[in-house]
Formats: sequence, C-alpha cells, structure tokens
Amino acid sequence: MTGRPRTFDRDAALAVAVEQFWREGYEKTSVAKLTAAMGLSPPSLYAAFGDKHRLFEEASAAYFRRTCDAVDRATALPNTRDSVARMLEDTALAHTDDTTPPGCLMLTEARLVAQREDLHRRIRERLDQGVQDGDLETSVHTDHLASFLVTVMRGMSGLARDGGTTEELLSIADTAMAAFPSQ
Amino acid sequence: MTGRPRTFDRDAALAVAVEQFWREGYEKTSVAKLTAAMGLSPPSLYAAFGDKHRLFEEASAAYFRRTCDAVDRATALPNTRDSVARMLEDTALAHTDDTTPPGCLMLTEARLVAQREDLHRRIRERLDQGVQDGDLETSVHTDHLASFLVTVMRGMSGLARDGGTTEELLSIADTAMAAFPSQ
DNA sequence: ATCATAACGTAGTGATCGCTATAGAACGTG
DNA sequence: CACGTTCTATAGCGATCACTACGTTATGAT
Repeated sequence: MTGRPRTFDRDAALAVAVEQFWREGYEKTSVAKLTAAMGLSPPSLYAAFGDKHRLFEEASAAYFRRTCDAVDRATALPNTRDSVARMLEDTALAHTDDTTPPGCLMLTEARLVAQREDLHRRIRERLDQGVQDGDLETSVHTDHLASFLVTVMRGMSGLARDGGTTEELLSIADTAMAAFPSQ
Repeated sequence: MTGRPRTFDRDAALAVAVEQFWREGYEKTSVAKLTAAMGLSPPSLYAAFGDKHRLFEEASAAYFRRTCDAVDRATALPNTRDSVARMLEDTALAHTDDTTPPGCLMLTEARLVAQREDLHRRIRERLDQGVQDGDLETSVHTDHLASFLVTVMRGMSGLARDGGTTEELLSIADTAMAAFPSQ
C-alpha cells in the first residue's frame, strides 16, 4: 500500500525554504510565503515537513552543513594563519555572493545560537591545533581569539545585509588579520 | 480650548517603548505589547505617537541620541588610539549592562541602516582627525578601518544577545585593538 | 452652566498569522 | 474492478496583527 506519490521534489522544496529563511529570516517568513515559493499547498508542506518550526530546523541544518563544508576546507589548510585568513575571505565572498541572499543565515538568525557555538568550537579547535603545531604561541587565548573571529564574521554578515560590497568585506577580513598574533 | 489633559507621561511612555523595541526588535514587538508595557490604550498610543512605525522612529532616534553621547565622549579623548579603545570598551560594557536589554538596538535592528552609516561616518571622521593630528600614518585607510570597527561592535552586539558576558566582550574589544595600526 | 476640545476606555474592523478538517485524486495490491 | 493508503487542493479554523469608530470624561473658555 504505497499511496499516491508526491508531485514535488522534497529536497528542491527544502532548498527553496532555505533560500526564503535566508533572505527574510524566521519571523518574516510566513507559511504562505513558503508555500508560494516552494510551489505546494499548506497540507503538503505540513505533511512533508511537520510544521514551520521543524521546517526551519531542517532548512537551517542543511544551511549549516553547507557552511561547515567551507569551514572544514579552510581549517584543513596546514598553516593556521592561512587557515584563518581563508575563513575570513570565504566569509567576505559568501556573504556578498549575488546568486544567494546577502549575509549569513546562521550568523543573523537570533535563534541559531547553538550553531554559532558550534562554529566557535570548530574555530577554537583549529587554533588549539595551531598551538600544538607551533603556529601559535602557547600564551594565545584560543577561546577569546575564536570569539573575536566569530564576532567579526557576524558583523560582516550584518554589513552585507546593509548592502556592503565584496571589497568592503574583504578589507574588513584583511584588517581583522592584523589582530591575529604573529608567530 | 485645551481639552482633557493626557494622564500619562509621554517621555516615560516613549522610554518604555525604547526598551521594548530594544529587547524584542521591531517585528516581534506588537502594538498590543507596547500598549501593555507603556500602560495606555491603543487610541492613546496612536494619538500621541502616530502609528507603530513613527513610534519606532521616535524611539530609535532617542536611543541613537543616547548612544551618540557615549560615542562623542570617546571621540573627545585627545589620543586617537585611546579614543577607539574607549569606544570598544564602552560598547562591551553597554551591551552587557544588566539594567538594559542585551546588545544594541541600532546595531541589531535591520532597518536602522542610516544610523549605522552615521556611526560609521563619526568614527571615520575621528580617525581622519587622528591622521591630521599625527596619531595615525597618512597611509591608513580610515574608511576601511571605520568599517572594521563598526563590524566588530555589531558582532559584539550579536554575541551579547546570545548571552555573551562582559568579560567575553571586553576580550574581543582588546583583541580588536591589536588590529589598530600602531603609530 | 454651556460649549468646544481633546484624551479616555471599550469594542471591534479587515487582514494575516500558523495550522487543519474535509473531500477528491492517484498510486499498489487483491 | 474494489480497497486501503497517501498525496492533493479548497476552504476555513481560532488567534493575533496594526489600527480605528464611537461614546464618555475631563479640561479651559465663555
């Protein structure tokens, strides 16, 4: 007993929801906007994704996974300074990519605190590794430095939403690197 | 023909509105929440302040004036580095003052782009003065440095909203100062 | 006292919010 | 074919949104 098959691509619809939440945030994104953008009726949305909150969780998780891929590519660089510089440059470029909404869902949406803490942890762990590798002096407070970096990225996301250009964000990334402790 | 006098203090009611918008933002603050917090009926609110949008404009303008006072006190310091350091420290303290909502209304509310541009201009002008005073080398790109500083403050506001402590924000302010060009 | 003026509280406007009851349509299985 | 299952679309649920019509009350001026 398989029943009637669904007429829409669940992953494609989820991608549209990601884009919608990304562009307008959780609160300003109504279910009516979602159903219109995703091209399905309210009952179909609720049957496939639960409710608005669970859809947001699934969408933001998908977004987070994509972001973490980029972070992981940066942290994989052998030199710690290069790794952090890459991360900030990636951020500047991603937040002003004109094929996607400006800024970053994870860094802008108030309720995604846990994701931001996860990002902070990933960065701190990369810095800790840098200390072990001898890239950073043992006196460096990696937790505080990670907080600084997340704070800069977050501010960059806000600036991108205000219409900040790629060049502007890249210059901020560059300036922030001046605060990175030299070996 | 003076008519019946109003039974509430307009300035006090406005201060309550500032606090409400500060704590929850424009979208999440309903007129019902405002009337309850301000202790007046909807018709009184609309008679005294126009509509929700004009009330927000008045409230955010009052908030901005207060913020600018602190900025002006910092920019008044003779040394440019001291001036910027003070600004960042003030930001860390103000955003985590437990007698007020966490973070900053101006830096968090999406629609206050103009106020942020104003803040950016004030900081850049202080840095330009620093160049004239010989506090900063003429090679310093004051516009980019100002963008960096606003970006850090903005990120600090977000962190404060996530529950970041005064110590955490102060350490970020301190780290950011490492990016400030030495004389 | 009488009047005009303006703020007051009650009660409710249409629109939109997130969400769902209901009934019909499209599948695999008998 | 009929049956059970699951998706579909329509239409609408109660709650809340920003906002206001309306009748009352409190003032100063006459």
